[in-house]
Amino acid sequence: MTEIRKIDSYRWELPRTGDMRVPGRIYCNKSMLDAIRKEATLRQVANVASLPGILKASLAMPDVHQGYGFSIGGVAAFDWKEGVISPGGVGYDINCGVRLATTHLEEKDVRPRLDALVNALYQHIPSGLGSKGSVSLSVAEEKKVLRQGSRWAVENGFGDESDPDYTEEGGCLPQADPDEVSDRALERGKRQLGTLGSGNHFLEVGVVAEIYDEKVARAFGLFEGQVTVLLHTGSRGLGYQICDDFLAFMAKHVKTLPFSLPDRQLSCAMIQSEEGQRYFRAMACGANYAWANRQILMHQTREVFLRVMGMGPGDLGMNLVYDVCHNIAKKEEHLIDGKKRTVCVHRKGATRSFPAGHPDLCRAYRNVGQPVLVPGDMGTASYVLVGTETAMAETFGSTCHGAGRVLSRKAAKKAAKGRSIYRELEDRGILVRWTGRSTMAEEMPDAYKDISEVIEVVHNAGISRKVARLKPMGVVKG
DNA sequence: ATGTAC
Repeated sequence: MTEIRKIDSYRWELPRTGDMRVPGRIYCNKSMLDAIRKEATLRQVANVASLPGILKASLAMPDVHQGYGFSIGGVAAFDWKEGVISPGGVGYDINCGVRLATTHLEEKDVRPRLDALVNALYQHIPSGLGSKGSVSLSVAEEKKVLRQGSRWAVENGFGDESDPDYTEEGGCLPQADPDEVSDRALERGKRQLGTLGSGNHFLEVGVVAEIYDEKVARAFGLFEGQVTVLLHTGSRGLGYQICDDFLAFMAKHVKTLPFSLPDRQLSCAMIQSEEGQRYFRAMACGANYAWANRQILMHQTREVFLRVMGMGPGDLGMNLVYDVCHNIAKKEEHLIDGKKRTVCVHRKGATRSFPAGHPDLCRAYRNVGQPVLVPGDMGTASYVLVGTETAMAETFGSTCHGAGRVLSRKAAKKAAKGRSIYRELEDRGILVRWTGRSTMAEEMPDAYKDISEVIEVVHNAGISRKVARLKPMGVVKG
């Protein structure tokens, strides 16, 4: 691989070589770059830069690591008329994302009942591989979920009418067409609404540990010492199946196109083609399912809090701050060389970071900017950031999505041998309940990059700004 | 990430 050019302390350019149509750009510090250099990640950033219709640059966020075709932590925008859309650029977990709710509670209110609270959450929130939820759907009803997203959940009693306002895209991509979703995907989705899943997915009871921006924190409803709920999950087996179906479909289709791919995992279709539109409509179904899933899970979490804390909804005050997706392709308008263009932004392990004034933001945040939710590992911290103009100008309104792994699942298991990760976290005041046999080892804090280092990069580069840090108290894992 | 398979 060619040399990397330093732009400044947090920006690096991978110059255009070979088939690259645009350069690559990596947001990270020097030590992160040294780690990224050793992986296939840079090759993947370069490969994406060779795809037809890509605009400006193939981007990588500081939490970047190797993924299927496209790296995780990557952002790539394609011209809506001349560009491609790729399932690998979205990822298997379509609309994997994060939702944050605040409460009126403070740490001192919850700490004494934390054990009971975490037990009750674990009991009532289905988690783990293949878990089934309490919502059982007919295919006809499931298709309504796929069309309506969050709205279906709210109309069926799961949460408040205003919740979709505090959800990216209002919790629904209107292009969704259930006729593009296979019977097999529909079958898998019937019983998984209101389930957490496994791996890095979690439900976390946390507390606001530090505020960096008082004004924005106030607009988001955050104050120091406040108890919060953070939820990380996606579209479960349904989204996985949609991705799998379309990867196979596109692998065949791409052979008919007049360009060759540097990696077969980048299979794609022209956005304007029937094949491209079919994927977009199916992907939108996966996205809507994930929003309904998080909406239902938040409602179930609220019910558990009410019972365990013995209080009414007004006293608990569990309010949705925001819900962001970090695995998705979106049709958006962006200024490119001073001209407004319609583009298809692929964010795979990257979060939208829209600034104050953006028309897509709900009224409450229009003058502040979009809340950006970035979970760290289960033992350290998560961050609330706010979107910026710099993101809009440089990264198609995008920033990082998490800590990013440093140890593979296998390496993590090896490193955890002979240790009790549960006890180590308990000693730090964090109670964890989990389902999977290897979850604690695979998800231990040492398996991830230091989240604060990732946050420093995006804050200092200006593609999102620090608002608050949350620390975990109780965690339910899959 | 994912009913660790077609």
